[in-house]
Amino acid sequence: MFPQHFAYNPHAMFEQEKAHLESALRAFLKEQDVPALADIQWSQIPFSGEWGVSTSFFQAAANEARAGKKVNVPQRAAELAEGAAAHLGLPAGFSRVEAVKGYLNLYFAAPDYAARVIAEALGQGADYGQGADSGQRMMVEFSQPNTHKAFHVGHLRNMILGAALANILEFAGHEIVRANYIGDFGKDVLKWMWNYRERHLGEEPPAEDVTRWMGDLYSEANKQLDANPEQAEKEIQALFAAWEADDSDVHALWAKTRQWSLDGFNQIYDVMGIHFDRIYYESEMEKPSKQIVAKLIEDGIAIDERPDGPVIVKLDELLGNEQEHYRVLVLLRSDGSALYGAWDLALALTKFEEYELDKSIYVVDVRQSLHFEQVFKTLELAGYKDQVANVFHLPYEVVNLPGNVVLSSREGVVVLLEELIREATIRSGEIVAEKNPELDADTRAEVATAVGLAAMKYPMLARENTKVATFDWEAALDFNGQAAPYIQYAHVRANSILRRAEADLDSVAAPSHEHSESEIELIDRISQFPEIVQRAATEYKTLHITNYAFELAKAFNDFYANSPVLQADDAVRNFRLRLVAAAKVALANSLRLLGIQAPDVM
RNA sequence: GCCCCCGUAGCUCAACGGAUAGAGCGACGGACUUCUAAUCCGUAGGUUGCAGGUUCGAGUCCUGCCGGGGGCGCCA
Repeated sequence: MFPQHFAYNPHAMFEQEKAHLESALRAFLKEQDVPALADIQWSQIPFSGEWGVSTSFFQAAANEARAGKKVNVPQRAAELAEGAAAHLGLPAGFSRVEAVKGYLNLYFAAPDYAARVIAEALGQGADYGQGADSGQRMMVEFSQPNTHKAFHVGHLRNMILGAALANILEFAGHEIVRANYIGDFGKDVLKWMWNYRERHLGEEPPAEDVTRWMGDLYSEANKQLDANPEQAEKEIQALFAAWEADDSDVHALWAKTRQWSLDGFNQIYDVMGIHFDRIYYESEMEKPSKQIVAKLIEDGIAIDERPDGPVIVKLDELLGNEQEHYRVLVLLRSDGSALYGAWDLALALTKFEEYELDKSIYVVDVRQSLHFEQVFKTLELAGYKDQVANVFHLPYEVVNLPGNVVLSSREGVVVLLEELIREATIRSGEIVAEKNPELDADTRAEVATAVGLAAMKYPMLARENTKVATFDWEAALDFNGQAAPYIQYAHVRANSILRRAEADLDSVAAPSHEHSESEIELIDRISQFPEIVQRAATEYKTLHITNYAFELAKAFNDFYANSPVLQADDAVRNFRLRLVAAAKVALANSLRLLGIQAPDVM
């Protein structure tokens, strides 16, 4: 059995040698009278084909230069690398050492290393790549749909991103609470109810596409309101008053229509394979938020201008900023009703009270950056410093339509999620039927769903959060190239080999052949997975996993084309079968983190 | 007016401050009697928006411009 640290370290073998190497390097530098380095950085060697690690001597040479010695840094670095290579000789566990342009490259003794990476991946299976328990509890809040509105592709990015991020953080070693915060109340909801009472009373939503119907009525409400604003505003105001007065008819209508939306959301979450541990509702925040605001007024943080004005927090003024930055946060309307800034104060604190969180992450689009800065700063001023130190707004850019057209629930300019899911599934179904006509109808349908959803999800995750995404049908339904089906296909191929081989993967034969370039590349990729998981978790970037999964699939497809498995001699065949199984593990695990299924056939 | 983000190949995007800036799509040319060709191999394509600066070293950090997007008192 391998020592415990083996489970978490992609370069376990290197880890064993690292201490020895570093002290040897330090001794060499000291001998050369070069100022000591704070730490020695190790990195990958580009242009692989051989497998190893690398460190450079630019820093050491630069330190010399800073210390007053007259040196040409690149030249001196090359000199030091040469010297270090000579000094080290050939350390145990390595097959070759070279000095190139200031870099010292150490190549692993491949067979040994390969066998250990594969053994680790196979031994850990679904847990391969998992990080050690951090002891930290984090909440990831995402999705935040609004009832009485459409669910469109703009909401998709948030949903997919949040779900994948939660998976990644969990796998990296944190305890995760998946939270949703549903907008089930506010002026928009009243607007919807007003329109429904005027024009649709007694109607029920259709069995399918519930959120489309809800969205259509919302869009209609806005049009009606614009047509006769004065009259409409008055009536909506009256509706609000009735609500405030606990009018039972109004409350009943709200509860019933709200549920229609919630049912619709759940249908979508089911299809997308997304679940939540805790669902918060805006309607629950009204009362607690007012208590907090009262306290803020009492403490002189908020200013109460009612009834002539709202309740506000003049942040820049409180902070003594000469230049405006935080501006003004409005908490209550002049009629005393709470705005979402007030709700967010309550919600932020509720989360910590309920779960004793070490970290509270908000996956919310970038347009609300100032809002969260205001909310968090207000909490800080109110004395909730511990909580504020651990909240984090993860902003991501919006999804637009081609020509920079903004998706708008209000205008009804949307590409509906239900529609996208349906189109993607139909499209992938056609391709499955064409590529693999032997599949029975049930399997074909399953595969079509798995592939269609995957193709939708991948582009949302494979992009810097800070970059605007443009949705167009052609790109969304293009399953070729760097896309999820490519990765799923690699998984299918691996599975196919293993199915035919019916091999006993436990019998470990000593590798007896010179590894091919494609084998090394594949093993290298497999070994990187745990490291990539940690990086993605630390940086909150799903992008690292999507890129990794694609590179891994590419390495596998290259291996597949160049290295026959089933026809190879026994020893090679046995080694390659284990390698294929290890690759399948890494592919399946990385797809799982992304919320993408890994089918066995397609 | 103030603040934030983006600008890399024709298009969509990558690139812990490090070696020759890489993929996919599109274009062109090859590879299926062989584990599923949803694949693989090759060719073409770049003043990383512009100008300075920091650094041994800048697509990456800093400053200023240009272009695009977004936010900024009673929507969420």
